[in-house]
Amino acid sequence: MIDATDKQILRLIQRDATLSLENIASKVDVSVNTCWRRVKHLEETGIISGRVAIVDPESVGLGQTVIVSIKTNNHSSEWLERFTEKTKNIPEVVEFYRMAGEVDYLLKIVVNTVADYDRVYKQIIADMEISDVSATFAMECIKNTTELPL
Amino acid sequence: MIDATDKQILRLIQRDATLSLENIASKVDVSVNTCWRRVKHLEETGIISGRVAIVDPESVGLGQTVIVSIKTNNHSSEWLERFTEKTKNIPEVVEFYRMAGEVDYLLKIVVNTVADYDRVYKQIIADMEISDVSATFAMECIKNTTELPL
DNA sequence: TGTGAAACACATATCTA
DNA sequence: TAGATATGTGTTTCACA
Repeated sequence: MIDATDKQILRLIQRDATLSLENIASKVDVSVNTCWRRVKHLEETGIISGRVAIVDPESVGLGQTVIVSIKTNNHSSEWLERFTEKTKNIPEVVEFYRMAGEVDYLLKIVVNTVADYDRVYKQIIADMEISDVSATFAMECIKNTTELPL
Repeated sequence: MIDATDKQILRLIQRDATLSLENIASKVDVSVNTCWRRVKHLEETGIISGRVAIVDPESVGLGQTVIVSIKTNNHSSEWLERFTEKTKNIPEVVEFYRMAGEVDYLLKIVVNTVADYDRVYKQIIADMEISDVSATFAMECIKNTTELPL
């Protein structure tokens, strides 16, 4: 369903989406036309889910990354639905996972200052039964990439 | 240094980088030329750090996200240098932070299976003094975006 | 800052193996 | 069915006013 050539194409454009079709085509050794068809197919099937510009967080005053672990004692589907809907719509929450093990949910939040985090924290816990929230602050971002290991 | 119009432009292209300059220009109400110059400036100054295609992890067999907490008892600069260099070059490690508090480092790893994670784990701990590694597996990804709250 | 023209890249039709 | 060739169209880039 996705062959070696497709993988090569993905590897290239997930690193740099400004590459022209001509350029990609020559690198993966197919015709421009074929390359275009393959890229189009990858887009239509959702394997390529979008093309975006990456903004440097520091430059726009969002240099503070906070990792938040959440435990709940309410495991009803009503609670879950309400919690996930509310939380994923907070723009500062950029990643949000339901976890196995001790912690029920894990969030990654980007803000400018600890005070800004506090505002987001209050938004998250408002009207929700949450048994434990623990935040840890990133001191340094060593790596943060959208490039998948293909 | 970065005004409201720049922010609007960033907001648009960090969501969808396929928008044409004409389209963006009309939305933020400046001329195509001005818009082009602003985008160029944002790129040159590194505020836009790149343009990438986002690949759907599930589609390429990388549906398992693992969050790894690492504690060390060796806080020498030699150790730190060696550890960060080695770890950030592992392609499965897509995020890597130095943290404040209990945990020293936090990694986000994308793999296909738990067995694949084990291989990455072995790579990370090889030849390194690490006092504690604890992995938690994501059951469900509820949100994962590159869009910053601007 | 705006205009316009050249360069470039994209999308598609048509043809071939 | 997949790839190659050819071409009209749209977009970007940049010089100049």
